[in-house]
Amino acid sequence: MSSYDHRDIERKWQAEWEKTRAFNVDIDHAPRPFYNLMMFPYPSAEGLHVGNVYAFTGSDVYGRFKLKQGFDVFEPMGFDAFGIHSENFAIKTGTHPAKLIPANIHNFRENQLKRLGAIFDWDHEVDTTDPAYYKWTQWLFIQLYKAGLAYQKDAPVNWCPHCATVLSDEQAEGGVCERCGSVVETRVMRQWFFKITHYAAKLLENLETIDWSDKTVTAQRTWIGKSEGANITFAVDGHDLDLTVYTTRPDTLFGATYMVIAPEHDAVGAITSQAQQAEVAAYVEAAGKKTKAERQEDKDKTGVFTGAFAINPVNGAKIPIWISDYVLAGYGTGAIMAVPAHDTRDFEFAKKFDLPIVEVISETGEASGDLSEATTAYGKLLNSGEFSGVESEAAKWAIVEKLGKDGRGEKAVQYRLRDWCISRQRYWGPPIPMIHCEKCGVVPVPDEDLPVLLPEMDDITPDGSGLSVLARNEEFVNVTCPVCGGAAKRDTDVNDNFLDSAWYFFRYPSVPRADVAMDPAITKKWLPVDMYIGGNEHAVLHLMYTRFVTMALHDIGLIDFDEPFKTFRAHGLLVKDGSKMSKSKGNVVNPDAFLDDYGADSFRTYLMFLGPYEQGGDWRDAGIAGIRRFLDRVWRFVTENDLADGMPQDRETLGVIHRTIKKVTEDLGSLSYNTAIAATMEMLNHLNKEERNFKGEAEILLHLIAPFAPHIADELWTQLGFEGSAGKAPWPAYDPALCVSDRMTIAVQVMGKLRGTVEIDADAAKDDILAAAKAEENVASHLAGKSIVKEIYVPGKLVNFVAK
RNA sequence: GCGAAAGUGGCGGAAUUGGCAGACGCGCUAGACUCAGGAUCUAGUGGUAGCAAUACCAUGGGGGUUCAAAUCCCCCCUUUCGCACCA
Repeated sequence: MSSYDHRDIERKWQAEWEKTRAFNVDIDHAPRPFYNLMMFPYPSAEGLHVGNVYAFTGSDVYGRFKLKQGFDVFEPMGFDAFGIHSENFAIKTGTHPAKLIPANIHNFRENQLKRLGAIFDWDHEVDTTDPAYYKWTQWLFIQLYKAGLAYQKDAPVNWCPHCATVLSDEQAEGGVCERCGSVVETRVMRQWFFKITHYAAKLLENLETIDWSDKTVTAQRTWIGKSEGANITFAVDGHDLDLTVYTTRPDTLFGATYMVIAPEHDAVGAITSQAQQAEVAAYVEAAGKKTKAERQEDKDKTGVFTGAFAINPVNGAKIPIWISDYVLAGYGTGAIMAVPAHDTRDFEFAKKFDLPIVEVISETGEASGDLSEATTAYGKLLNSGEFSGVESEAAKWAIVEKLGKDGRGEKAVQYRLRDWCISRQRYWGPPIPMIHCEKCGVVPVPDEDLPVLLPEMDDITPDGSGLSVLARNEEFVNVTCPVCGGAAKRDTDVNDNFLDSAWYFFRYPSVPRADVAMDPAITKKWLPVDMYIGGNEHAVLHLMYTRFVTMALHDIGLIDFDEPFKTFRAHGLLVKDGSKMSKSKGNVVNPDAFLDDYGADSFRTYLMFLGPYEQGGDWRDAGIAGIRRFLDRVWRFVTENDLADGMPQDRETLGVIHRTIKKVTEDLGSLSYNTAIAATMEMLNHLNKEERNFKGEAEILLHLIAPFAPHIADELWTQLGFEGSAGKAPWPAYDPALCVSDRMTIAVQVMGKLRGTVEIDADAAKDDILAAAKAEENVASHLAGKSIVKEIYVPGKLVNFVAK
């Protein structure tokens, strides 16, 4: 019998599956649709990263499991090929992305993805750079625009000087460009935004009902950042002007000793006194130049007095209005009431500028007199007029209610989430399908003119002017207005790469339909996605955007659901020898080498064996040999074994087999792949100790390994004489009656310490078990000379004697 | 700074309605088969003591609850990951 040659076998079965279209689904007629989605890759020049393989394999194992359970599994694959990353790489190497990307995609698909043994349905491949795809990305933009969810505004935005483009808040977390790591600057620019904040409440509420990984839900909840408080309106002394602040602590209103507005606040010009003008202007200018990171790093509070005073609506107190960049323009009203006694930031500021600090909350309602630091805890009010002595929680809303009578206060809800800045001043993306006409204003490109093709340009290097590369192409820019027919100009920005990927899963099932983005019947049949698996690094980027787009499409009336993914699971991070893989450390695992040397089956199985899939794993090169040995043992079990027909009759072996089926079934359902593989190994170890083996045992073994090691499973399946494919044969059922052993081992403790075990029939009576336990030699010696005070029996598990 | 998760042999990791700690695998040790072994097979492998039976110790550290704690509670330490002036 020949030995296990993974090269021949894998080549053979991949060709066979492709030829017989084994894993292509009938999109229109599949009776039990199951949409199994994984995050599509960016086709880099370096090729598929082992992290991609880890992610895809975990998803594919799940898809294969569902397939064996009788579902029509649709598992598409595609390429997220637009974006700054490709473009920066192209500029660096001097190869145009239009040349580079198709070559990369070809390499990914033909040389790498097709070797993984996944059940990809290539009939539905998506490439975001294909005009046939981005036509619909542009169409989607226009739908959002028509629904009032896309708008332009001048706003302080994140500008990455290295990438020479603006970024969304999500791509500039921590003040650093997500792509290149540069510190981003704040620039005020006119940009397109998507009104994701329109769905803030729904994005948050739905988190309660969707089945997503906890850590992803938590990340989204934090990012949305709901807070409940009140808007309180202060009059400005000597001006016919009000300033509204947002606060979560109206109970501290009597302690407001000054007010702060952001440097970008609209009222800055109007309220600044003559005497303060120069100082204020200088401060505002300096604040504008600071990068986001600088603002955050500067622990020291800075600020200037405007010369104006506000009137506290609750007690008429006149308090100074300051400007400081510790108040953010983009959150709340861009203005705060400062309560230094009960807010740490206000406290710091008050100390620095010697502003008064008034205690209005204490534990008892009596003045504590300790003003050495801010106390943010709730308590009882003091120095608060009619509210003195009232508990914070009650006082909060009582004060707001009182203010409400004068129109000076109302409850308010704020979200941290900001609108999604969608424009990019770059080349490699779908042009924003808008036309600017002097007469007609902003006009969307008519559907029949889509796609707006990305023009071919030799020089695609951004010039940092704040204008996109496309602005240099006059032929592209100049256009006739679709409304009035006059001269007009195209929008020269391209859309954020995250828009391309925010709807790709809608497109997959409807590919290759050219007349619609998504066919209504097909979409109804296949969506929402049943299972989505991907990295948690996209928790607040991609996954938030997809939910927004889905909600928008729902409200536009194109779909009847408002959440894109029924289930989402975040896989863990794959590390190597305990530390993150990175090019600079030179510890990146190259998938190709392991596919060559050990085969896809060993590679897949090993990746899934490293640790709990949702927590990640620690790759070490030596470990894969152990998995290879396991598959070698499977091979020999089937090919070098005189297998008898049928199943064993031995009750113990049947118990092992059925318990293993049960364990693996449950583990695959919960993505506990590492323990599923371990259980299968245990079963094989047991079978190898038996004198005689059976064909039925081999059959079950192949079922259990098939999701992980599909090629060898199909090969041995065929060699055993079974028809068809192990990958598609129905998943084995287990008999619960056989999962229960007819003998049990009871641990016997004396005073909580293990002194022995007894083996006894599973249906033995408690008294018999206790008697047997006492009779056990070592137990008896520990009980000698003592009297038993208490006997504890945990059925099926353990006996504990408490003795004196 | 705030929040969350985690800390178990030489290593990756099992075990969580409290009930035999260390499954499975790597590595290591010994033996078998071999011209050879970085192949394969068999046996062993948490620590200390002992020829052994066995005993004691052991799940980051310290307390506690319990007949019984990796698991529950309190305090501390460490690591990782989020968020980071959001009023």
